[in-house]
Amino acid sequence: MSFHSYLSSIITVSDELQEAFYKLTHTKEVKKGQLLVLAGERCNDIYFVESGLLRGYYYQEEKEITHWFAREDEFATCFYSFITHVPSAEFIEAIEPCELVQLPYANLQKLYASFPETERIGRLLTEAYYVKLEGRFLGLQFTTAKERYDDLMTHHPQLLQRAPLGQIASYLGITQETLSRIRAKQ
Amino acid sequence: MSFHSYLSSIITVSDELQEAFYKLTHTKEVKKGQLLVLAGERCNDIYFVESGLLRGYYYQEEKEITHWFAREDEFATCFYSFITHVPSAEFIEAIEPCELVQLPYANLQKLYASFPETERIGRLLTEAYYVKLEGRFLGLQFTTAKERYDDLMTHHPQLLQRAPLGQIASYLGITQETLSRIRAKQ
DNA sequence: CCCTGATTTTGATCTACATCAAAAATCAAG
DNA sequence: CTTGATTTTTGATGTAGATCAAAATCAGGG
Repeated sequence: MSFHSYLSSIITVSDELQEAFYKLTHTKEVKKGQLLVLAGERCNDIYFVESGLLRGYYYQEEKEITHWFAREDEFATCFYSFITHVPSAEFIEAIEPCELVQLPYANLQKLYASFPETERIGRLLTEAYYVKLEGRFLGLQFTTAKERYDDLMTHHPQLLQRAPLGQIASYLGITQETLSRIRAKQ
Repeated sequence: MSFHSYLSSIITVSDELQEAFYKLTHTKEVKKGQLLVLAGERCNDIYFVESGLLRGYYYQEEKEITHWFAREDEFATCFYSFITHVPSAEFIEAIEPCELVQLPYANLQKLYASFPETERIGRLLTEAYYVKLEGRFLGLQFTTAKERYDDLMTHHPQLLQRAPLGQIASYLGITQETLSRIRAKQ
């Protein structure tokens, strides 16, 4: 979906707002495997995924841990770096070729100032990051690996066809072997 | 520490800014055991803890899970509710009698608009919530209960004297029995 | 097609922590 | 103090998922 259609489904996009978006964002295409953000760099942009699949990951004792996935119609950024202007701890990688809309921090602030309805974007972003993180934090404590896997599959059924098992396993907080076994029994 | 001294240690507080804070915040005293925010209510305020100890908790299948503690010189709020204006999923309770400074959401926005340096408050808040949550999320996956306990004790050594074991255990994501055993062996 | 490296599966074993249950210690109020 | 309630400790047992290792499958370039 285009960013514009997505926005229209969320808020009323007046002609002036559409104009402002046109000026304040720009599109970006990335190839499979390309890195959008490197750990150690500041992440000053939000990306809206028009098509494709991104993931955020970091290293934990040599091992790559996938922190999130962002598919079409979702926002992606290094949340903490974006909010605090501190260098990112994570990498953003395109798992698939992507069409993205890039919205710099400063431009988002301009939008907030002129079009209060755009604050919903900030909320969706917070929701995408904080709330999901909280949900996963709880999940880690209170649900089994199988439950977490089933939940992921109901919310994102095609993920298994789009991302390698190891990335999904680390996202779920388990080893690849365990995820493989979970899948084996129906 | 007073909110004012704390702020002075973080940002330069001009006379006008001090004046603005005076108008836009107010102090609040709560007794031990008192609830500041109820689950189901919106949380529209940030609290700065001048003295005392607060905790946020929610229910997970009948069980009370402590989500965070906020001691003196820390900010506290129901982060998600505060940011998104959605009803809170958690309760805030005073574990000790507290002196608080209450800053409503709308007033924080006014401060941001007039005194850009106050945006640091928002960052500290995000840090207090998002980053800590992220750290705990990682901890849950990659460290043992003992390591998490030791880490908490180095950062908050008196907590054990100030909050009951069960609350600390649920904060660490373990049972009270396990925490008791961890403490037993030196 | 075949080969090579990456990804996924299968197997055997080990361990941190949960659960259930009861005893012990601490607290708070008459 | 005494007593009942709450909090903490101790004990016995069970299990989800980790780890290590090897086999099997898959994918894409020559």
